[in-house]
Amino acid sequence: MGRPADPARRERTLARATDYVLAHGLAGLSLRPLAAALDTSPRMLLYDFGSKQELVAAVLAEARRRGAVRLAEHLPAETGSVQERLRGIWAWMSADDRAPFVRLFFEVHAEGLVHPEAYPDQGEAITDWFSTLNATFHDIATGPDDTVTPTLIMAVVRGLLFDLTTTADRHRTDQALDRFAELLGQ
Amino acid sequence: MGRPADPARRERTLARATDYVLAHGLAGLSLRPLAAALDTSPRMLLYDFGSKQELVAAVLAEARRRGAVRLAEHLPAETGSVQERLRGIWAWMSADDRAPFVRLFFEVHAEGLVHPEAYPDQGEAITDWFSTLNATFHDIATGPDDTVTPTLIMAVVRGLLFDLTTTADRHRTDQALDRFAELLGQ
DNA sequence: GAATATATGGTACGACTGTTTCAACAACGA
DNA sequence: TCGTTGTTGAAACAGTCGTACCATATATTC
Repeated sequence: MGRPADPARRERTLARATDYVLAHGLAGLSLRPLAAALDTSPRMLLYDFGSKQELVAAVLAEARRRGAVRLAEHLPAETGSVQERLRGIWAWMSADDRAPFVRLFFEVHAEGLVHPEAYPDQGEAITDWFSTLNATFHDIATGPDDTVTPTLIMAVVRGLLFDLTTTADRHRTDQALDRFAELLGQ
Repeated sequence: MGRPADPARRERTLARATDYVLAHGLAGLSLRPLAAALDTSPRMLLYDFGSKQELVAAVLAEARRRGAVRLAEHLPAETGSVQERLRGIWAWMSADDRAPFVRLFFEVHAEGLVHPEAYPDQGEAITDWFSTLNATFHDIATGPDDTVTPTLIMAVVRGLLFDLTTTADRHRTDQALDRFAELLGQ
């Protein structure tokens, strides 16, 4: 008996908190401004999530979930030559509307370098790509368990994303990816 | 007249503060713990540097200076095939004793993504490599002003550094660089 | 109505932050 | 010794932080 619980509230808050973090970043995140932007209170944030740490963990999980959904919507459509597939992945990952995800991704990585113990499953963000990329580029992989090809491809993509987010030089980074695509397609 | 100034004190403090930041990172930097570790006081840090922001700027400049010195000591010795030169650069940048620099580098990049206005000259950290790398890899560059080849090479290095600092998988990242070196050397 | 469980608002605590203020001390030239 | 300039300590200021505490409001069953 008693008043029924409202789990939807936590979900709504989580969704809006994820929007907020994607827009404002992780580093300076603070409960009071966050609560104000979400039309709630620090009191309720802690009531729903227990602590700031757990809230951040929930937000990062939600952000990963959203990214995975977008990836699933995109990657299966990839066909054509190695160059076309590679350009497709780059176009998708470097698209302007993915910039908040990319920024959060780099932010979490940097934070994990300083506090490795707080982000124990960060290696998965790297290795999760192996199977997907191996399927997409099976024709140039050395075998079904090839990890080197996906490692190199993602290194190029991440390295160029690093460059692009710093210099905003779209033309030069696009050209560099084309050069790599040529090399990879023999 | 009066007591003579002691500019050496600021230099000593700057050197030790740079050590501290390289060891502990930029994100959680705070004057009181820093001062305690440096056997000085927040009062003196502000006396010497004016504000925390200026202190951080001085520390980052000093860290860049140290990195440039090490680079100058290393790169001129690069000869041999494209593969050998590329492996040399990778070996140098991914060496364990450079990890603090790499970490700080990623940290500053992430911070710059959230507060672009506070790090106005960050693009130079990317473009500064062009002339040096063009000299080192002149035989595969498309011309004296080729920016695409250095962009791709540094993207691979940074992307693999990203991977290596996250997964600590030295073998796989080394192999990926070798694969790239093969592709680049025809 | 009472009882009960969830949901909130308000407030304050203790610990931190960068910075300022005030006072004192130290080393020099005159 | 005195004035002057550089150096330094102690303390306080004004703010923010995550969080805990206490009361109250709300929605439900009995």
